[in-house]
Amino acid sequence: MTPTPETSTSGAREPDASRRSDRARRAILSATRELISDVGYARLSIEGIASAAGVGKQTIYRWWRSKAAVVFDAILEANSQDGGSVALPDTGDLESDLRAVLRGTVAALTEPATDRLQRAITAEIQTDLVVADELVHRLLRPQLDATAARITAAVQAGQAGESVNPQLAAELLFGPVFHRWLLRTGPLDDEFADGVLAMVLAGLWPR
Amino acid sequence: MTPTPETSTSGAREPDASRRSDRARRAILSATRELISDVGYARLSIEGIASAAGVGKQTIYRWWRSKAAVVFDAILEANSQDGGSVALPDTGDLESDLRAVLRGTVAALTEPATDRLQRAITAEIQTDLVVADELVHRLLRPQLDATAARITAAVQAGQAGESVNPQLAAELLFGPVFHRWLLRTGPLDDEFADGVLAMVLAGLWPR
Amino acid sequence: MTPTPETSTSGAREPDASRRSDRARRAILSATRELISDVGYARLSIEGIASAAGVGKQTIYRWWRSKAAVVFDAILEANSQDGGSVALPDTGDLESDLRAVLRGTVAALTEPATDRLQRAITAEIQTDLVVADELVHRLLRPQLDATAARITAAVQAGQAGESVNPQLAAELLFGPVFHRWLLRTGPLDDEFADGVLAMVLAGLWPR
Amino acid sequence: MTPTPETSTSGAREPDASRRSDRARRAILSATRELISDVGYARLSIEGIASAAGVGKQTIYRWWRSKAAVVFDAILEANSQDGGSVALPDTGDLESDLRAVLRGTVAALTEPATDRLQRAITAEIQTDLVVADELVHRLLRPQLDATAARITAAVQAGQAGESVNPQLAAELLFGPVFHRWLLRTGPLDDEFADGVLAMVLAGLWPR
DNA sequence: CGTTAAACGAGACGGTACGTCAAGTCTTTTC
DNA sequence: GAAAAGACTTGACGTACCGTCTCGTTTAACG
Repeated sequence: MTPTPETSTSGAREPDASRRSDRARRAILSATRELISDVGYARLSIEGIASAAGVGKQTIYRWWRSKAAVVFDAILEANSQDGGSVALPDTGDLESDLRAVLRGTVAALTEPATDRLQRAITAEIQTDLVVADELVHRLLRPQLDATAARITAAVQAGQAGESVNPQLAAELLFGPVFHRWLLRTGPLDDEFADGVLAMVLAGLWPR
Repeated sequence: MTPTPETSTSGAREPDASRRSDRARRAILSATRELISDVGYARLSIEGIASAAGVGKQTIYRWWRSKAAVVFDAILEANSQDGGSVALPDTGDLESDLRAVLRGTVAALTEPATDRLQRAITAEIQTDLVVADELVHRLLRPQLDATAARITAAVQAGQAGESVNPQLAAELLFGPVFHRWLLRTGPLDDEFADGVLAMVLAGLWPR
Repeated sequence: MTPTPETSTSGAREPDASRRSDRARRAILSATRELISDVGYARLSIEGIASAAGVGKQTIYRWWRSKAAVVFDAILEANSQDGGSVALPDTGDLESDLRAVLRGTVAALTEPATDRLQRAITAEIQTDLVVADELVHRLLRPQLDATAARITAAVQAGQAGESVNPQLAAELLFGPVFHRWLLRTGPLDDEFADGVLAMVLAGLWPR
Repeated sequence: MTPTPETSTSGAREPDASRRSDRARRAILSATRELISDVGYARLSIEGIASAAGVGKQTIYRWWRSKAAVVFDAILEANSQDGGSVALPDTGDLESDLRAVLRGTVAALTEPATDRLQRAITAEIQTDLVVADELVHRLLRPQLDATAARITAAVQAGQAGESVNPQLAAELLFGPVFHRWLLRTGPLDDEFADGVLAMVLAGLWPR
């Protein structure tokens, strides 16, 4: 999100990142998180962030392209505080490993603060393709890839059919959870996660 | 969406639906569809709709609670023009029936106009729970239910395991497609749809 | 204000006065008086009058050209309830007769309800020349003429110089009172009225 | 009209006058004058002023409380361009000095542009007491005081009776002129002004 | 005295303007 | 030279009324 000189292709002058005030950066991101929890994303405004962070509006516009970009960085920072690693454990038991990730995802999405942030960013990337791309590459793909990697390991261990497409399987796991969460078509709980997992695992041994 | 007097429980005065101008209603919905295609949802404004439809703003506010509600009705009307039925065909061949729906969904989401409308409404229901509810009950649930019904029929015909949860299976079909479409994690095409279908069908016969 | 068929020169259909609902007319005028006292003229609306009077908007528009016209009729009706006569008494003592009128005017303008109505109509006739004309001929001129007539009588009785212009004298009496009232340049009380009167009377005997 | 920080007693944030754009201020006031002449006060709108002045509405609302306040400042500025001084000349001849002011007033009120502006502000101060006060203290009182001062000088020069109330006399001069102008009860011309003056002068020597 | 046309209440309609909020840009002052 | 402060233009918000236009429903003159 933070523009780095080497990737800049526009003619516009880039701010000098070395002079950037870390105090301001942190104040902005944490004010953003706080405000999103308080008033929700729809009523979140750049002006509100600036005044809550004790920062000039220009300072925000100088370093981020859009409200979505700020929110995205706010999320990223929150995630990386939790560790930030995406690698799945490999206990040797595929089912329990996958159950852990899936239940973890359900837990995260169920937690109000995360719920709000994720919904906010999900809504926003419908409009802002730059942030959308960032999100996919920095958060979604790594997660899917990690899951696919675990499944690949299982295939190699002979715990799944060789014709299985691990990437596809990963999407079959997360897709339904995401669908139910975002569209609220039903209760999102461990039972549902386990149901999805069971059915996907059944599909890993093709007839 | 359209308020019906008999269901009104609030103290607020409801407009008299019997006096409603159909000319205005149609102009608003079709202007909405047009504008969303032209400028996208983010830059869609009530004011814009009103002026494009040759209608007073109040006429929109009189009949819809929010921009999202207008867009939702615009979608509904567009859908119902296409037939509006959600029942799946039952040719006896579960796989080809499901393939038809899934490929149809992919085709619809791939078509630019539908894509925009659906993204718009998806983003908006993150904020507007009333419309969210409406959407679930009027569009999503029926579609999932129809698919589940087809699967139930297959179970009864002995084409799938008896322990299968048809609702869950339906979500396993649509979830990944929706996930890939909304988050753009990969190409959305028939090949993907077929891959999802194959894996889900494999899961319909539990080990 | 009320259109009479014989003066109608326009091609537009005139409403049939003989069918006019007196109930509605009275409700409108009294609602108007009430509302003007409550919310003032600026926030008085035709819609407000209609709903307070339990009357359709069209019924107002059918019989009056403008908000000002309604207010004017409301004032007229209020005035005529008080007697409506404008003739001054002639006790033979010019000074005390004039003092009575002038103090009466001060008293009326000081009374809150009258104050509001008069200010309202005064403000409105700056814009609405038709009502302005009506006001002058139905209220102001009669009052000035009556006063001038009393002064003329005094001249004939040898109580004032023959070269005196009675009309002008009348305006010298009311002008300053009106000026002070409307512009609030100072306290409006009997002392002021008496001061004006004294100076004007002094002028009635030219040097 | 222009808020000065040191007089601010309200809790509301005052804009920082030192940052005020003079360009915008002038554009607003001159657009206001132009529009009032063109379309009259009744059809003058803040929105119209803003667009004619090439200014955001907010910039008007930031510096003025109401349409009347803008109009008032527009008048003030126009007046001060003409010199702005209110002191009367003292040629030693009271009658000719007063005739000059009174005829000047008549001339101003007869001039269409001034007529409109004055009627506008007169109508508006019936509603807006803050502007009313401002008008009285900044325009009306100074004018009356200046006239009264000239009369006081005449008294001291032995040209008028000692018991004369100069303030009252000033109101006797302007009151009738204002009355006739505002209510249009008769022609407003030099003849009328001279008549008023003659009668008032006659009253300056009490019987 | 029943018919019937008009006035009536209600209120939806296309509009204009309101006063507010926030967006993103620009300028000035401070650190 | 970045940052704070905040005024600027722009544009949309949701609301209030305008004056016009149907709707059914009284109601009162006349045939």
